[in-house]
Amino acid sequence: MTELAKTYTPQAFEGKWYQYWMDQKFFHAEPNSDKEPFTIVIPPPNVTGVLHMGHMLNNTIQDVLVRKARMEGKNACWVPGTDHASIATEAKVVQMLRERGIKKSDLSREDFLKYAWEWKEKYGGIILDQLKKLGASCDWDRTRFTMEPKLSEAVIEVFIDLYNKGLIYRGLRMVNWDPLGKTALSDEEVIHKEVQSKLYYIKYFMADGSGEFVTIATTRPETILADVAICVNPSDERFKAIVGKKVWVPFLKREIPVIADDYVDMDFGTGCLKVTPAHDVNDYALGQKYGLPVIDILDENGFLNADAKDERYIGKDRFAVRKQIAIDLVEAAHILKIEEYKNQVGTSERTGAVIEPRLSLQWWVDMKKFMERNPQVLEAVMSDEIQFHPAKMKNTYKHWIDNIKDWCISRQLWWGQRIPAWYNESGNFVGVGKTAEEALINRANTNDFAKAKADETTPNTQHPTPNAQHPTPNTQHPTPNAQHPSPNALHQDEDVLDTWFSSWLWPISVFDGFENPENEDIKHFYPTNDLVTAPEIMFFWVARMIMAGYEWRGEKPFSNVYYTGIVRDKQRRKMSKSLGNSPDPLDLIAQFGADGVRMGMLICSPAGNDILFDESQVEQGRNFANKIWNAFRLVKSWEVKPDNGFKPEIIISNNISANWFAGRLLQALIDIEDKYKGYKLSEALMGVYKLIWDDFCAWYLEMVKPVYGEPMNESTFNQTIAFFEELMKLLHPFMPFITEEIWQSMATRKAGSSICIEPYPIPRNAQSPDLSRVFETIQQIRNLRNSKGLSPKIAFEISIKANDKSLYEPYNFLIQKLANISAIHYVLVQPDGAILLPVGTDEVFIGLSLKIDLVADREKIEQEIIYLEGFMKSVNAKLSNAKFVANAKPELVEKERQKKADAAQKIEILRKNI
RNA sequence: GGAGGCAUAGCUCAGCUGGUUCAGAGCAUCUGCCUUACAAGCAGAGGGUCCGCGGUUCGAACCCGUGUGCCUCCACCA
Repeated sequence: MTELAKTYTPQAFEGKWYQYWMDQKFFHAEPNSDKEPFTIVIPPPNVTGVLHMGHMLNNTIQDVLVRKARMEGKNACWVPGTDHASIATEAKVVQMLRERGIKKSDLSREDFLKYAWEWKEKYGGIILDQLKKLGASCDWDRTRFTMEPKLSEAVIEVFIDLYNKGLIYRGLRMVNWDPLGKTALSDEEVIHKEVQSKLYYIKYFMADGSGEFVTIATTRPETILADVAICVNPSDERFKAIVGKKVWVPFLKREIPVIADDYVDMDFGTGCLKVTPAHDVNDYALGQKYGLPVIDILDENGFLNADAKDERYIGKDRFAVRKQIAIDLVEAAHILKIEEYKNQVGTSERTGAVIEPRLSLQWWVDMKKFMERNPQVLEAVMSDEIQFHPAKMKNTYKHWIDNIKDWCISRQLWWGQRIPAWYNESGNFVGVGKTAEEALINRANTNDFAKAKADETTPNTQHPTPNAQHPTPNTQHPTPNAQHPSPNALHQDEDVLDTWFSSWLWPISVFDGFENPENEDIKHFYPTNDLVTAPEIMFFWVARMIMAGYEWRGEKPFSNVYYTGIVRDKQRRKMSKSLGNSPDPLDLIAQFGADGVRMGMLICSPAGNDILFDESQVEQGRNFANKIWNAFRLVKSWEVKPDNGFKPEIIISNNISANWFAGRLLQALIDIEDKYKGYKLSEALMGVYKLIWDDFCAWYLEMVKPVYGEPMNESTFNQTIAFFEELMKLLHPFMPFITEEIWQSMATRKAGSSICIEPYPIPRNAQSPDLSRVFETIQQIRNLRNSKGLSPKIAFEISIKANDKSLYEPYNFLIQKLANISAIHYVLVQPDGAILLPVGTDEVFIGLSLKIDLVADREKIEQEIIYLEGFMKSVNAKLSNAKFVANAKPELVEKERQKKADAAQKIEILRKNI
């Protein structure tokens, strides 16, 4: 037998076994199987991403679920892949180009995309290799990319389909504009942050030259150059006189009207609002309502354009102008005062830039209509057809669905799926189609509804507001050209689609469910089983996948959604690159082993709770691996001989120990399965941890361990190996590497075998002896040794006075072995001068004359008596309460009576002891 | 501004439909041990007004109300 290292060295095994698993194709699944499918699609990480702690947690959980399912004999399929992440990736490419001295604006679309693909080929997919280090059992043959040709085709088809169904429209609307990314964003991509800013009180002088003025409070003085009106509340007495009159915009001397509308809050600021339709969502609504002009003074970069009219500011950044104009206003005596003010500003999720509300023509999905077609999207979640873990997430989901808004899906970027809309030479919309030809044909064939929708709107036509939340639905398409142009004269929309417009198809598109809706893969693997993701993308992704599932498959995309928490550091700060508080996952793996890291991440991360990561947890994981390793070393070291060479007592004793452990194993299996069912993975892992460390190592192995130098009998050895094997299988989903290594070396295995595909342990009947009194006796004796400074090496005799001897006598060998007792006597009265240890309502006597701190002992016992007497009192109170006896369940009353009797007996024992 | 959630040991969390599992676990702490598998270990111990205050009930960590403190999500008050 080869010597095993004293400590477990993960580096020696992890690479080897991962390679083996790959070679043997254990992770690959085909639909031609009688096995029940079990599918997970990975939340595709950004193609340019690098593994961070969040990924580690998320993918460890997925791997646990998949590995367990695989061992349960299911056709387990975990589909990996990456997301093209249009904004994030484009931003990175732009930055890379800038470093090389190339400006994006100097490149053609084609050239830029060439660079982007180059970048993707070079850095894309690093993260997938990193996942392998973690042990992720993905079906790598199925790796997909959201921008690969087939998936892009699906996206385009879906766009066309939605357009034909009348669910997509193009509209001039206020959008969230990211001046850094130079693109529109959906509401979900905007993060509101509280910032400290200033509230400027600015004087607007009456245009009649009277010298009178009104004061307006604003946080954005630069937008006064885009003002088109002043608005007050109609019932505000202070301003009644000026409604209908005109004021001058500071500096510009442009005359603008004073209007009145209920929207204005009389109590806020000065009760007087400046109206800037081009740069504020509410102002835009007001502008629409009162037919005000729109003056847009900002360009796509957030710089002031010529429409600002004031030379001092044109061509300058909005924030620079804000500072400058404030100074200029003060100088011109236009400022009454400036106050510190806290308010919320929207920022871009990707670039961090402050969002600018901007009027622009974008493509939208009509979500209200979409939801009307697919009511199951909400119903399925509320009825637990799709289960959320934790369930409290259902509230958040419902709230979003109930207040759903149209989805802005066009992005002014190049990296992504180009919108399949076509325009004629004068820029007028012609139609939608994969090609110009198709767009023309499609236009002719477009169903009546879509055609009507496309035709009904001409610029500047207003429609009644169907919903107060959508002040400006103003759906419009430029009037299509009456005569059909030739395809050559058409040009395609310059914009691409929102990344999430491809991600929402992921569970379907990875199985080519759009290209070929009846193919074997999708029929077998869809709907998928579990989705593991972060709560912050519930709206971006989870909700929309559910929508897509019902719209195109008529079926839910998954049955369970497990929301992970955010990984934070000990101070509860979110782990992030910028804070530098996130350890490099690969370093951690190198240091503690993948198994240790997996265990460290999972041991304290209940679903939906943030996990406070600390390296000590990973250390705990490593220690656990080491513990298992050493248990294995022990078992391996035994010299095994046939049973007939042993005394029968030894065989009998060992059988008792084995039976006891079998019972513990049974109970643990049931408990652990229960935890899995509730997706309480941390608790399931804890169950395995305690079963292995406490029950198996600390108790069972010590029970059967031969004295040093003695051999082990064969049947017990085999039984122990069988237990060990069960434990390894139980642990395998959590710690795949060490379990494989040990499983492979604990017995001779067939070529091509693996614990990965071994059957997951199922509960088996076991008759387990009740050793609770025996264990308590052992613990009491150990405790005594500890407190009295008695070496464990000194053996002594004990006497037991028990109500029921059968709870002790058959197990004498255990007490002797584990507490180092030389002999056990059963007595009816207390031996003279013996020390008493209470064990339940029984008494254990130690016949040693020891130097004992009598006072301290006595105090302790007296305290215990006081406690028990108090306890008796409360039990008595219960029992003498007629209402309790009448109302409580009879077995409960009986229990109370038993408790009373036990307590009385214990008190008696303790009294005697004093 | 709206909605939701949380508060139990030093830390992270269990605690199902109210009753004994005299409120549990892991980690951390403390005390003894280098006992031939493991010091990344062994044996043991201590540690809690279940956030405050009311109420319902025979009985409350659990149900209701209220206060306080934290967190998350949503949101266009200049």
